[in-house]
Amino acid sequence: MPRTPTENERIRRATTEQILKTAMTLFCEKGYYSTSIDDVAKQAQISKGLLYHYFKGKEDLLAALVDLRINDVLVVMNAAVAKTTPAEQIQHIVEGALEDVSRQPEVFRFYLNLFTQPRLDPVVAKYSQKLMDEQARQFEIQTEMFVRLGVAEPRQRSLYFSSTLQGIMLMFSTYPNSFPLEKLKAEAIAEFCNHG
Amino acid sequence: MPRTPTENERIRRATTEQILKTAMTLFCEKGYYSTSIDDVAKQAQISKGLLYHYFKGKEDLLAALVDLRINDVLVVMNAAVAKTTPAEQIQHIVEGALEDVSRQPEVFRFYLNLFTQPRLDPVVAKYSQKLMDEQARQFEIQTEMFVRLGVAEPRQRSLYFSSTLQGIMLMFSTYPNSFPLEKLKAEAIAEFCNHG
Amino acid sequence: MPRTPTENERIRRATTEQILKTAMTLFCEKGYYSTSIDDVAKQAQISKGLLYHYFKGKEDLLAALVDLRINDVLVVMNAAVAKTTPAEQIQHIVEGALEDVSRQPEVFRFYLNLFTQPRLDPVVAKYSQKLMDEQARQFEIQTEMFVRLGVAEPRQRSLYFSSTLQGIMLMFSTYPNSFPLEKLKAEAIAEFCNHG
Amino acid sequence: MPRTPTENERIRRATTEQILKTAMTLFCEKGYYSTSIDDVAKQAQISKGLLYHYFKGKEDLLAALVDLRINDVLVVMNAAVAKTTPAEQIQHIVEGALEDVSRQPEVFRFYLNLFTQPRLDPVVAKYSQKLMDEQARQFEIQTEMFVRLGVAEPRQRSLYFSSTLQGIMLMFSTYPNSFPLEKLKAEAIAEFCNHG
DNA sequence: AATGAATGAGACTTCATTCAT
DNA sequence: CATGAATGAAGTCTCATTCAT
Repeated sequence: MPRTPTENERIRRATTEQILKTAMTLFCEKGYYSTSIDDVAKQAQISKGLLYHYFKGKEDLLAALVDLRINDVLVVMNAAVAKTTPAEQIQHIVEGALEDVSRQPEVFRFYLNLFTQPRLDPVVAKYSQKLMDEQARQFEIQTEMFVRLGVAEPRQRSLYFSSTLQGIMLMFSTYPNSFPLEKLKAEAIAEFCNHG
Repeated sequence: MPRTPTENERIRRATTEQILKTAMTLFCEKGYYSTSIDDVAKQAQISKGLLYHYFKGKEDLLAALVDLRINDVLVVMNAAVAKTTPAEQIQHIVEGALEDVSRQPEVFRFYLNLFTQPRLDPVVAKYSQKLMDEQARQFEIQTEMFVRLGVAEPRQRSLYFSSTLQGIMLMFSTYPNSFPLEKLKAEAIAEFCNHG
Repeated sequence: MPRTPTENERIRRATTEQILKTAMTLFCEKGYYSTSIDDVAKQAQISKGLLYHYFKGKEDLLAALVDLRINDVLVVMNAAVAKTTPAEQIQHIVEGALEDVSRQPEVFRFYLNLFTQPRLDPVVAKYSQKLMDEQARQFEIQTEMFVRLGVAEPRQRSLYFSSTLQGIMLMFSTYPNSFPLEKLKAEAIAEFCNHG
Repeated sequence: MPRTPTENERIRRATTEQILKTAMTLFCEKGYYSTSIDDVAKQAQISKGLLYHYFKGKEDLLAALVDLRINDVLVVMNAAVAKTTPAEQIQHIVEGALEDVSRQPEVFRFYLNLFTQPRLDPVVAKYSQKLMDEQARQFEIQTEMFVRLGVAEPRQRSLYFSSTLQGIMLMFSTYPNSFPLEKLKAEAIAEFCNHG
């Protein structure tokens, strides 16, 4: 007797999630190239065939993870936009981003690694590009906040802000054990969220 | 009559350099994993066998490049240390680092990519670690500069400085065409090189 | 619907056996080093990938064959031990061993070749050692038979017996066409199976 | 100023011998296939080019060693033939052969290994065959000794004798440390050198 | 006589992907 | 939905041999 459609749907969702979670873990641990499809299937406790039933291939796995990442970042940005004053908005960006990286430094590290992938890598480059494009899009929104904040050169200030924030995230994800994240967060907020 | 040792030495040097240069170019373009030994040999216009005559393997190629990189960074730091006032020292770090990245953004990007490699990648991790260790060593020297500068919390300030600098380099190497490097350099110098 | 476990087991067994049989044949014909994995796969009519699915590598193939060999020899020895009188036991060793070599002289020759492999061969030595260890173990059992037979110096006699038997096998496998195996078998039995 | 022809001749001889000695050592230690030309040249402290100046290739090295071996065995046989009674002749074969193997068990082991090489090994087989042919030739001479000794079936007896002798050598070279060579030598002489 | 840089064929192995069931 | 046997392209590396000097 066949399973009900609802039951099937539930199984599908659970399996997909299980695969993605495993892939994320392994990619973070060993990197995209050093993780084999076999590794993912074994760790996810499913057969290789089933993995290919859910994803077109290894690359498709990466694509799905990148989409998830883009969505995560988007959520932070949307919440920031919803704030009323530009100072609060920028503060929320800082806090959201740093909270994210502090929860899972290896995950951030993995996406940063993807982000810095050489431009011609035949497989990975397009996802790297996708991340960059999304970041560029969000940068425009962020610059608008600095405009509203009334700084002299908002675009340049926005860039400087992004650089500092990215730099903090980079360094924290590199030395997660000894990095005083809270203190630097305070320092960044103090520097960028006030004006006049 | 065999070639003279001097002549052999000359040949060895030239070939080694040719190989390393080619490897660097290809790794920057396509990434370590997507570049094959065959690619390197072909592009360097030598046989695969000769490449293995000079380097133990693909990994050894990477090791040699990492050593070169570490040396490059060291040169900047040593020049900075030679300056007399701490303000000049820090300024030299900013200028040296940014000059370096602006000359060859893809090279910096490649090393940053290596730097952010997952910790368990069976091949690449150890070179990633080597870069991190060297950076940590230099960080101590830099912190001493902030001590001499007389800032309140020198270690934290040094970290914040590194974060900003790394962030600028990261963003510039990501968007080399539109990034106003000179302006952000000025902004960073203004922020970190004065006190009182 | 996936294949049943039983069906898979059947397929695995058949393929494994096919591979081992082919490897044995080729190793006997051309030797371990002159037989390539490609040769084995082609002759076994499977892909190289499948071969690696079943065996970890070329060396693993050799290991499996050595284990089979050790088992074969063990069977003869166990049957010998089961006999009641020591004379019958020794006779059974002679007959078992010679029957084995006469059926497949090249196989015996191959194992003898392995057996005489230089001690430091980086790959083959360990299997050579394994064969030697097993032979030493069986030698002890055989010596016990000569003790029961009541000869003066049983250990020495057992060694002399082994030497003669091994020598006959060596020579037969070298000149299988002209060697009067039956007659020498009779001569050996006459010499070693009586006493008093 | 060029070297004198005599001087050159001396150098040539010394170098050739050095190469052969090194090759023999390495082949015995690691086997023919696991020894590279590079190994031989390095150990012999000459350049690869020079090695190829003296020998056509790796195979030629093996050929030279096999010729040396054949000559060694021939010397023993000729000395045996020079004895007056057949019993003395056979005794000399036993003593000569066992003295040889006891002096350099690994060398004997190496030739035995060559001797048992599969018939179709594309490189090694022809030298294996050469050794076998020479052994067959000498077997005829030895059989004549048993004829003169007056045994019933001289050819069969000669074969049985060879088997025993080869077997002792095989076992001794396998367990050189614990094998009571002298005692088995005595046992063999007692068995084969008397008749009447 | 002597060197060692250079070559290239071919070996072993991995792994993303497909397919029969 | 699910399995794992099977494929083959591509990668890393070794090594006998040649060649310019």
